[in-house]
Amino acid sequence: MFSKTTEYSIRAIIYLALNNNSKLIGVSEMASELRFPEAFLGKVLQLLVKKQLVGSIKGPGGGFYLIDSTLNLTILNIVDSLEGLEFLDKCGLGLHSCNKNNPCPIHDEYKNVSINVKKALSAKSINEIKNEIENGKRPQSFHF
Amino acid sequence: MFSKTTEYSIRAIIYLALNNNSKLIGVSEMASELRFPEAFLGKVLQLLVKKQLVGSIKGPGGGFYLIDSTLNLTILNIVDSLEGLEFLDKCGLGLHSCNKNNPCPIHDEYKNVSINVKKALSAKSINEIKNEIENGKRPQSFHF
DNA sequence: ATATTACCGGACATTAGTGTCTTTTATTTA
DNA sequence: TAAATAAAAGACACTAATGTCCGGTAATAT
Ligand code: FES
Ligand code: FES
Repeated sequence: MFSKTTEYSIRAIIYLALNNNSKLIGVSEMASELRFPEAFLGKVLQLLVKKQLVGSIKGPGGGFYLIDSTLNLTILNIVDSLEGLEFLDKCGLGLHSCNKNNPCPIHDEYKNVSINVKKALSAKSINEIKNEIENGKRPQSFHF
Repeated sequence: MFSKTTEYSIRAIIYLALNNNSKLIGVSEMASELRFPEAFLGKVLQLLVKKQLVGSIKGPGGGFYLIDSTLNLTILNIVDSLEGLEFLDKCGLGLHSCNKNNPCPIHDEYKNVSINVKKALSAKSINEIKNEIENGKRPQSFHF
């Protein structure tokens, strides 16, 4: 569904949300916890810093932390920030444009797909996800 | 949603279904009608012949035609034949496996997405799609 | 028979995404 | 101030998908 960059981003942000207790998290720690390739995760985190979703501090004891406002975002917001939401309005069969005046054979049914994706990705904020995990409603180990 | 190979395949099959009146269709005709890169469409059609979804005849006046039984297939069947249906059971956040014992944060809502995709792709057979277009319920021009 | 047509098959080119490596920069600690 | 640490930045490598090209093969038509 998503590119590796977006996928790693979402899961890294959730990881940071779960470990937001004053201490910073380094790339190597995150990479080994999440089983992501370390150097690539480094690049991804750089991007998240540039997008202001995550903060970073250099030097000894440095690392990454979650920007407070990111806790209020949904996964949909994060995807939007990273690769945009155009994919939600694309035709399921790859036509140049998806619109009801020129509907492809699956247009009618496909609308529900887009709507459901949007719903699934915007149902909860990062903070709500964090709480679900901390309250044991969802396993901590979801990141493997 | 799909690879170009699968996308071109589906639309080529529908094109052949609409032009199944005894005369064969050449790659160049299809490519210019559907606005696909000709050489690549050639490769795709080769694959469809190998998968027995389409037939071909060489030489002057030769070209491609739809195998009768393909008319009874749904788009889901075609996708299955080309790239398999594993993508329907993948975790929306890219976890190694999607199952309810280790549900990721969007697992519950994401199930509906898979179900709807499956529904959208299996709602009609190629023959029913052909009829919809021929009866004007759906524009002929959907293939652009 | 021979030339023409059109699909087949294999090799090659291009691109975007993924992933790696090395150097630089900022910060802390000794 | 010097050494150590960790992120930033840029260059490079690998891969799979997409796309192109060309010689080979089968069928037709003259
Ligand atoms: S035109 Fe294809 S999904 Fe709308
Ligand atoms: S575990 Fe992620 S969608 Fe099921």
